[in-house]
Amino acid sequence: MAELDISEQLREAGLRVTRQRLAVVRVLREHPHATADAVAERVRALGVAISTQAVYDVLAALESAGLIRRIEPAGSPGIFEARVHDNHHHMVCRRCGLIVDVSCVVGEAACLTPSESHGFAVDEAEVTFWGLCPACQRIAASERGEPR
Amino acid sequence: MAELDISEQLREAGLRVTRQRLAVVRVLREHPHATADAVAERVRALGVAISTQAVYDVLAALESAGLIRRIEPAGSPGIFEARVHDNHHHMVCRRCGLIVDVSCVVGEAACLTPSESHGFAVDEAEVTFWGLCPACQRIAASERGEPR
DNA sequence: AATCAAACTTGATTCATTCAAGACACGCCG
DNA sequence: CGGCGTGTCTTGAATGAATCAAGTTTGATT
Repeated sequence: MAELDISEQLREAGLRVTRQRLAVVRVLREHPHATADAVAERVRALGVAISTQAVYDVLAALESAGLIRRIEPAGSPGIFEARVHDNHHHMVCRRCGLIVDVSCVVGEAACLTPSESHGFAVDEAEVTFWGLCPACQRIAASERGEPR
Repeated sequence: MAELDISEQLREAGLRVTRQRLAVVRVLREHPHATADAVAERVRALGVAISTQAVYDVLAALESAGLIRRIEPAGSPGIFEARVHDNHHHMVCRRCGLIVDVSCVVGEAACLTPSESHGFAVDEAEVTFWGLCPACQRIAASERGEPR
């Protein structure tokens, strides 16, 4: 059912339905933030053969069809997610790289408006919050105060 | 004078003053958004010999001393800037990669506050505006409507 | 069932960055 | 003011992510 759903979405986007594409979308729905490499591994774990190149091709096709989104926090390889068209943002842990979604920031509309536009036609405002996840906060704390 | 200034800043940060470091800082003050590669070229154009590795070493040292900042818009290599400690944001052209600074977004304080924190200790909110610069808007327009 | 472009495979290549080991030089101390 | 030691730089090789290129397979249309 979810699978039929995916086939339809692919066709509606003018994309052929292939085993590889079905598997990639499936993987991304189950694992909300995956690198190209992680996608490849998980697709293969589902029993679907796929080349590295095809992973990139499929991800690019899905992205330009608007079925997935690519983000790329500084210092990280590209990361793909199936949650799309809701302009959510991300919080990234500086230590372990964990990424979690943030529905939206407080003053949402304001964030789409730079104070000076310099003539740019802005179509997206991307917000990334940097910090430490709960687990890494504990590790950092014990590396400072508690180790005695 | 600007040079003396730089030497002092390096020493205050506990860094030795070398020709390479002086030149890198100088280049970054003159060219506000440069890749490691561009920095290397311009340092050499000043008549200062520097290896690729040293460029990365120097940039990393300056960054952790807080004298420069590294940003990395998705799809772009790392970019370094000397404007620091004023938490400004960036506007990036999707076509040509041009980056311009944006002093701050409208509802500034709000942008440091994700709606759900998930236990994260957030220390920075990074905002990137994506769009088309004036020149690329013109090109895009002529690629659509006007070319007949 | 035949067709053909779209999608995939294999294999090589690029670019940015990092690792490793040794040579050099900044700045301190005598 | 010259030697010393560590921090900095050089050379050379290696990595990881992504892309390019050319040929083969396959989905969907007729």
